[in-house]
Amino acid sequence: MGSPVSIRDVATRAKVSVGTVSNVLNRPEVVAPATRDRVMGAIEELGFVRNDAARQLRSGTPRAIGLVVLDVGNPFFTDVARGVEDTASEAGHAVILCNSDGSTQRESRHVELLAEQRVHGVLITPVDTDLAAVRRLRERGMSVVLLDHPTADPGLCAVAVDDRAGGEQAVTHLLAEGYERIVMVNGPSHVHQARQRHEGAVDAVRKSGRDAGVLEELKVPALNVVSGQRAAEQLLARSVRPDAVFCANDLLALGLLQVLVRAGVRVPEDIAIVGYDDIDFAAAAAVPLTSVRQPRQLIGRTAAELVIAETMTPGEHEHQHVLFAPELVVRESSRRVQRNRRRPR
Amino acid sequence: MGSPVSIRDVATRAKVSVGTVSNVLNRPEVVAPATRDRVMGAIEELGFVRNDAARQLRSGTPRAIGLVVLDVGNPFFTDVARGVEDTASEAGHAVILCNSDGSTQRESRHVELLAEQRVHGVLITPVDTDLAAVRRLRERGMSVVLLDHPTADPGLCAVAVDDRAGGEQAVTHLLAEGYERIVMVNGPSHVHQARQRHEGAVDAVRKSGRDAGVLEELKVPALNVVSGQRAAEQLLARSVRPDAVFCANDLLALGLLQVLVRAGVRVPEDIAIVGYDDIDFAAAAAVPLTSVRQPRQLIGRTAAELVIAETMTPGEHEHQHVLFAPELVVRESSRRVQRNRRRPR
DNA sequence: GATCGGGGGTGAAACGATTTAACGCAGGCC
DNA sequence: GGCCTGCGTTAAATCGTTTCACCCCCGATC
Repeated sequence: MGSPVSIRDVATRAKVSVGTVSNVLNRPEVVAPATRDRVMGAIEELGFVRNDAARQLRSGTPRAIGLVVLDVGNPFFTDVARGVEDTASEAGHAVILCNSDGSTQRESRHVELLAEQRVHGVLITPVDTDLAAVRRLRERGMSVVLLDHPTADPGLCAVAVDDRAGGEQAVTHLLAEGYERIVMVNGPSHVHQARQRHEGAVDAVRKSGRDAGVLEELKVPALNVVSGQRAAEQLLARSVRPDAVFCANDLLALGLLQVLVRAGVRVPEDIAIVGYDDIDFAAAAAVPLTSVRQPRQLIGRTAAELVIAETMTPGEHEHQHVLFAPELVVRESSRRVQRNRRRPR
Repeated sequence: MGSPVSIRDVATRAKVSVGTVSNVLNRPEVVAPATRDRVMGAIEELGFVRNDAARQLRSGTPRAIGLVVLDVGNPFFTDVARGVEDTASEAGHAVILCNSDGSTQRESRHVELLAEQRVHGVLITPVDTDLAAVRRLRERGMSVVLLDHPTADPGLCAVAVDDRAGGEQAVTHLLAEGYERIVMVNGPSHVHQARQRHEGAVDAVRKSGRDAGVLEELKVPALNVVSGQRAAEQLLARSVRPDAVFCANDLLALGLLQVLVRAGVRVPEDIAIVGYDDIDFAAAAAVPLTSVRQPRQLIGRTAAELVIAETMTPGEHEHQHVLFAPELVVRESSRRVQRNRRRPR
């Protein structure tokens, strides 16, 4: 039933030694065409499939890489995963997907599993900034690429996007459009992306020469739709509402947008909105959302390439910290439109 | 440094034989507490990690399952994947994620890879209805569970949702709410889900005793947001517009909703909308979307359980075809409301 | 004509775990 | 005392590849 046909069976069938079969598989050029064909024929007839476990055991070179993400449900990570999967599969590698769901416990279980699988390397968005999991991986001798997480550690690669620049772009844009009472709806500050984006926003205000008071930070517990909705309710309850809101990610922005629109607030006439991530749904919102785009798939591809390269040339590999630039995509949710007949400015 | 510490190193360190170390690892109860502690200590000190390749080679039982999906970007599959990952990781299995992206070529490459990895089993949403890839897998002796794909083949497990019932629920609901010019925006008929959902819709009309003319099918090339937007434009151009639209999935519905809302059409007063899948964004839309919910995560969990069970008890396993019932989630986009309801604009 | 060289193969030794038969030993039974 | 039993441990076989040292044969070279 199983696949009980081994390289040895192929060998006897083709009347050659196992070594020759192995050569046909791995270095076809060294074996005479006639025997090569004979072996290939035998492989075909017997339906032989290499056993990767045995291969890996002997050769020591694994053919899989691990990917540990914070939340498979988040379109951001999904797109990153797609990029990883693409290049890995081009290189003939399998991708082992792990979802830490923000839990260090799950994360460490997954890391353990990956270590046992002796994967080529691990791409990980760590749950904690202390990088305990990452350290464990490196102790076990596997190369690690940090995804979307900053580090000063020169001992590992990292691929991220300049969140500070993104925050700055977003707020600079809002200021340029003439908005002057900006609220940034932000995640908890232990999330480094949230911190960075806020710092960028503050930078933008400073560079514009305005008073720091034009920007206010409203913290919410999580970067999801529900938090966005809650934030909107809070803002609606205020006597003085902001004229623009910058959300730390698109999920927040979508939640916010929904509640505002349903409360009769006009976007962007009454309140402008800018999101972050530019997930596909941002463009499909009731009011197409201005957002800061991150090259998600590229992040994944780059990270996969790095980890594959590192294990191809061990020793001489130079760890890199790649930082992509975000790009502001302006859509209707933040365009200054005529309030009455003329542009207020 | 690699992880050059093997079970043998542990053995010498703990002054026992390798067999004993193996016993500590796999059947701790048969070894005397004293030696057990000694061995555990050695493992700890040396930082030993089992080599799964060697394990699998000898024992023949792999610790990974394969998951082949049509599109990692689609929230539907993402949620299924989460379910799979959850139960797999509980059972100590790794999940190898493969994205066929609707291409048979990619699919077969992935299948080949999974075969070489000797995975426990494969959960797959096949690209083609001819199931060539599936056949190849089974020839290689691995168990297969079809995800969201119907089959009469008693030789394999399948987990799906009753699409016909879902289509029927959606349209029955619309009819009950009093809508009488319904358009179903549907995908190409070679997509079996599209076909089934439409059949269900037709059933609903028939059972209600109405004229078949109350339901019209409008086909679009793909089940995505852009197609939904196109469909909306077509409907807007008509002299006689429908009073309700049933979309074959939520992506279509979101695209449609966006264009309608922006054209000043009131939802549901002028046109009601029902989607399918109940992805998280459905509830967060400008007008919360009525949708047919599929137990996505449960699908994943169930499929993973089946494939694990099958390889636990080979031979006596009974292949199952699990069919879940969808559930209509009614939200504002399809509720019959008084026309004079306050609607700020 | 002996030597060299090299293409084409062979065969056995790893790789690192699991598994199993065998073994030593202590105690209990006859 | 001989014998069986059970327990804890050991040593060796095994899984399917890859790799590497070596062999054989034949034509070219000096």
